[in-house]
Amino acid sequence: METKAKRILIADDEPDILEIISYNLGKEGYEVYTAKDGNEALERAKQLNPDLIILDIMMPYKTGIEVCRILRTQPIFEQTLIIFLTALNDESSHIKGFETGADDYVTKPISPKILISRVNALFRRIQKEDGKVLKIGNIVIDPIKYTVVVNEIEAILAKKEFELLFLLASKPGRVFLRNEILSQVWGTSVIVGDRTIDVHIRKIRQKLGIDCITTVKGVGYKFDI
Amino acid sequence: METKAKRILIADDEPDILEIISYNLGKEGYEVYTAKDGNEALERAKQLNPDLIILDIMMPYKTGIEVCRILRTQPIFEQTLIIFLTALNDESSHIKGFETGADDYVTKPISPKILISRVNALFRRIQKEDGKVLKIGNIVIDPIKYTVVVNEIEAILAKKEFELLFLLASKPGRVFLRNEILSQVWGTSVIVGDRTIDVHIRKIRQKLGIDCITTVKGVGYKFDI
DNA sequence: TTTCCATGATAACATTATGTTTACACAAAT
DNA sequence: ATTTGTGTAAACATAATGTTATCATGGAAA
Repeated sequence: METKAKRILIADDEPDILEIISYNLGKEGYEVYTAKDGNEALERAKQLNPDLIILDIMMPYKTGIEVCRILRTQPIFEQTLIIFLTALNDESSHIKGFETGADDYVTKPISPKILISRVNALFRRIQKEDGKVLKIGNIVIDPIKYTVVVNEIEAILAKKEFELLFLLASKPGRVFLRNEILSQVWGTSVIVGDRTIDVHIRKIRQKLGIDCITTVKGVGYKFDI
Repeated sequence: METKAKRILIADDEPDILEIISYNLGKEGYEVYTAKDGNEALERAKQLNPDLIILDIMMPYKTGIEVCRILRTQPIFEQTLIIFLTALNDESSHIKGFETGADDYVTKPISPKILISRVNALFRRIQKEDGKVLKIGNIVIDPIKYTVVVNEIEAILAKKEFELLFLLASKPGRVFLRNEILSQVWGTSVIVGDRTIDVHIRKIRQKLGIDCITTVKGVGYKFDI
């Protein structure tokens, strides 16, 4: 369960800024790509499908706000993080930016330290699902130690069982379709029989001893207290 | 489709700022509460369990950063949104803030417009998931959790029942012809008898316990409170 | 009032989805 | 090399759901 390096696309028409930001974010372990205007930003975004896009607002061909608006209409970019770079005191831009669906903005002149903090903070929020211990009711699921504790008693789950439980528990109450479960736990390229999920569910229920997984017939399974 | 008002706690030692922010966020439809120092912020946070906490960094007794750090150690506040208010150009505070787990910060002097934008942006990000929940009167229909809650009591519907109810409830008051219902819920290729819809309607009425589906004789059914 | 018709109600029936068990291949641990 | 644990498949059992047939009911039109 390792985290892949996050991919960041930066679009700005000033080569200096591109270089400074690239350098600093690269040093932080991010995979950094650049674009020098609005059109290129769109192109590269589609190619790369980055985790975060940093857009200067004032760019040739298309402004950052236009780029953002176009991206947000596409489902693939609905969740993509977007940060705007904007001149200080340009309040109307800030507001337009947020309305367009930006996640944050950073004012120029840019301080690398602040930018990095912001970027990290955004990712931290998104990533909360990975890497963090889940506590639901009297169940504690620790994806790092790979343990499940129910009422102070540790249950030992096999890998697939754990992954399945973790998936369900990551969004308690939410129903996961069998397809979703397959693609998240087994991956898209693997083909397994229909009963496989059930069998794992059964084993989890058995090992945990309590009934925390609800069947929604014809739909899927959900984790519930 | 009303969402419950989000609860915001603001902590700052300057009464003027409290008032300005309270007024503006209140106007936006948020439920606003205030605290005038770090200790009070902690107390009120525990009482209120707000959706968002806005913390001034410089406060008597405990700084915003300390408050944030304390809150973040508690599971209940793990997901709570936190915004820091900070003096302009105090870079080190920004950084500490994000490291402590802040979700955003806003620099003083505060522009109400910007603050509101930020607040809205944060909530937008969080809410993306519950966006599809239908709330009509005292009925909550959640297609993600696949639950129907009537007067705080959960009714368990089967798949077809749920889909049928969801269809009707998606446009309360509008009459759906039997044909429409068939094609939306059963699909165009399936052929079922005439009584099938009635039977499902009946089951829904029975399970929900209240009469929220009206028959329009000779036409179809509609969802009504 | 009577007739007609759409729908309500019920139970029997058909169909699926899931639960359960066993067996087996394979990997990991001893 | 042997044992143990894990993941998958197959076969079957069970329970939940969906559908139909049938009859009852109640309101509107004649």
